[in-house]
Amino acid sequence: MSVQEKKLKHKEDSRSKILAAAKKLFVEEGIEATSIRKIAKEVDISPTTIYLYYKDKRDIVYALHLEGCSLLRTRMEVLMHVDHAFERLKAIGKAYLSFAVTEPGYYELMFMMKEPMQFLDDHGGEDYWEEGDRVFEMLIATIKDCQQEGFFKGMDVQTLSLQAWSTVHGMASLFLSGHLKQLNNLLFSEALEAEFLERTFQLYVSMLERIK
Amino acid sequence: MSVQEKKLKHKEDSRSKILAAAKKLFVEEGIEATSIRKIAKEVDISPTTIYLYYKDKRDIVYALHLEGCSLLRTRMEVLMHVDHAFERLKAIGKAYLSFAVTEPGYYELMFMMKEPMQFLDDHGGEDYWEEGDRVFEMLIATIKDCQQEGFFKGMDVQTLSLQAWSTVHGMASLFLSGHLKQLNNLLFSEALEAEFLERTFQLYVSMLERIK
DNA sequence: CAAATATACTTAACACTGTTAATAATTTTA
DNA sequence: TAAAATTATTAACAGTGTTAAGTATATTTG
Repeated sequence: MSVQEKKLKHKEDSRSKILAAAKKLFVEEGIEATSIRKIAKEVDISPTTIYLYYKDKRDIVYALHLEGCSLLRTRMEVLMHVDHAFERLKAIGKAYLSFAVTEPGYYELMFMMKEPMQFLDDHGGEDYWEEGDRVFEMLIATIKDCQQEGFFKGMDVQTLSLQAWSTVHGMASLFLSGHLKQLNNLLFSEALEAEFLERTFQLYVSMLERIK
Repeated sequence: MSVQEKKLKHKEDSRSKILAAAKKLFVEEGIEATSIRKIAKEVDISPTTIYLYYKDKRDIVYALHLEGCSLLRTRMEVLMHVDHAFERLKAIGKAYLSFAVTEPGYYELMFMMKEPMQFLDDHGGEDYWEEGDRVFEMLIATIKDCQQEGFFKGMDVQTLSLQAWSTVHGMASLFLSGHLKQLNNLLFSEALEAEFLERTFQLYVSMLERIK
């Protein structure tokens, strides 16, 4: 291994150490409570050292968001082998919601915060959200396949994909933001609250089935 | 007017002055960029004076969120006079999305931030989200009426209401958070981006119509 | 091998943030 | 008018993201 390669490796090492510490704090203490100084303390370096590896805090958030995207993507890619397209669509929806519940930190970072998208907007400008796009692409492909199976006849694929994403994202984000818990009209107990996503999703699926 | 009433009035005056300044800054400079000190400067008082009228920053956010709720509610209440239930349901959906677009500051405060719900959680505990509930109640009532008209037969009203809310909230929040703009797969121009909400909403409506 | 250079890191500092305690000014009550 | 209560302020604390300047450490060059 050449010296330059070693340096690069060291740099990547430091970057991932910082990222790992950031993720740990994000999960343990929440996204707001995580500061550059706390991350630095976790890695046992000076706060300013972080700026040698990440441009600013948003850069860290963005990097973490990318990690989340690729995690979600790998979970989805497994499902692409499901034969029946509509079954695959259901599986994707379930996996998406399950991701939101099991990885709330990642989900907030990826889909509920403005920062990563703003970072993309400022940094570069003509860049687009590649990681997000790749996941969305799988949804589009699956819905196209569903049309081959006779579902969603004559409907616009992009619009339908967007609508499906909106629905599950709406469920996930209202759940994670704590809005559902506060609704007296729903007043579900702890147990019911966990079931809500399932019930609402099932209703949506049954609606989709009817428009074969 | 008794002296005590005067005092109360003065207190309410100060509260609303602070709130007005907070709202102005929220709209003009964004939610993150608004600090207690800036609000104080806007009202021309000392920063600490604010703490005589609001417990903390979250209290201000919560108060502002309540203002937004009642604005949305009055917009909705007008629509309650629409005769046909399904037409009313469509009108509610449109009004909701229009609210998100025309009042993004309020929308973020009300439905995308965790703070107001957390404030409700901590403060009191057995309190519930009354203002949100009142708006949601209108949706529930309308969907019930739709069932009278023959729509959504045998479907659970609460689940369906939640699903409808999730859908429009998903659309609105993905739009406002800037996620849609970054999707290469959608690559809509400025003009198309404005149309997206409309198109996706129409598709959802047409889906609902099919399950009469 | 020694000097020069580049790399990695740290300390000190700036301009902010939300918030509290102590203090001053004002107004109301007795 | 004196006492009490209300209203507002200043000073300060502990924290934030971030930058500039300085210091070791390693690497390259003469």
